[in-house]
Amino acid sequence: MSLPHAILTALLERPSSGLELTRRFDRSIGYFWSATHQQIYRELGKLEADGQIRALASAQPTRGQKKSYEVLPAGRAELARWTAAAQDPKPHRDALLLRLRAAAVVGTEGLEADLRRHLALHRRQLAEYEDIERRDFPPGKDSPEDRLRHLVLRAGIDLETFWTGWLTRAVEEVAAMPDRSAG
Amino acid sequence: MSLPHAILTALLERPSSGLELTRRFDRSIGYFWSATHQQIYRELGKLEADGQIRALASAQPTRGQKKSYEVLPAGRAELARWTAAAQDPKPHRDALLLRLRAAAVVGTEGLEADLRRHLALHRRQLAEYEDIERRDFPPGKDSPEDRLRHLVLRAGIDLETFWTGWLTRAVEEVAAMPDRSAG
DNA sequence: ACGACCATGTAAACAGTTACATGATTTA
DNA sequence: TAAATCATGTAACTGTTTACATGGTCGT
Repeated sequence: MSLPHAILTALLERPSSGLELTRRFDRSIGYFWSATHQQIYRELGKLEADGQIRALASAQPTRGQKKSYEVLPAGRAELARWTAAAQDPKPHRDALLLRLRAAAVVGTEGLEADLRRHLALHRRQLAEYEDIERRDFPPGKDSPEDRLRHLVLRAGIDLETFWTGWLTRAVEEVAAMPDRSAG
Repeated sequence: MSLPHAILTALLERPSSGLELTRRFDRSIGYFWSATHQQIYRELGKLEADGQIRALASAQPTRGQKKSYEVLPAGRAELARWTAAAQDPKPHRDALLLRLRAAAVVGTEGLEADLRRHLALHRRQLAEYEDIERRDFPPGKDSPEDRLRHLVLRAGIDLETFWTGWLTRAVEEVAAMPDRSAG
């Protein structure tokens, strides 16, 4: 139940059309809450019907026309409520860890190549986060809003740092193993 | 599409009934691939219909009777295929990071208490992982299977270590902030 | 006028969650 | 013999993904 709140947050940061939101969910906010354009359009419809957002005056309602939304007071209130509410962490699902555990019983054949590929992806993501940090959070800027957003970015950087380190060790271990296909 | 593979892995580690699998998905394998008993029973039915697993001879098919399953060669082959196949990482969804980003626009009121609660949960999980490490991976044991499973556990330990550290900083920052409810 | 792309949308399939139902076994 | 718990299951719902459809705009 967090997609509407991700959208409300994005719209409060800047009123946007569906496609603009889609673009922002491919970077920025999408780094920790991804969504496709189909999810976004569906949810925008619900939020508008619910009185939490509205289309900006300039927007045409016809198909193929850009339509921008802004958050109404009811939407802001709902987001504040949700942000403050206690929530249990969702259980994890990590296919790569599962595959390593599977490899312990069926063998590691073919695994190393994909571990290397994941390592490269995480390195790239880490580099991108570090670019964003240099660009958006130079030393000195520290309004409360910036401190919070920087904290979120630090989580991303530290997580990618962990994954690159862990995958490096994993590749070494798997490479050093006898290459059987049964356990 | 990983639940069947999680189940195949668990069944290869040890043939089990639905309830036993459910228990193991509450610890062990469930730490990185959670599943409820409804998912498990549904999937066991599919895997059996598909010829990847079968009920052990001793098992009665009546309701309320324990029924254990073992993996057939077709199931092992499918698991090996899946383990070796290239897979893109799934996009992340982390509600807590989203809430911090939301707090940057609607204020941090009420957030600190839940951050502290999450910190406590992660500390507990970290302690549990460390217990498992002491119990199951004493220095010296290092068959290939153990090394892989230990690697998976290390990922869990390092991730929880990251979260406890990050949440500690987050609590400090949020506590130090002026407690407004708009941004 | 045609192709490429922009922008919004529909539909169906798939995965995961929540609520409830049912029979069997154990324990007070 | 009643209540609690074990064990398996059904059904309905919510959320996510994938494939496709439709109209508008821009460049050639």
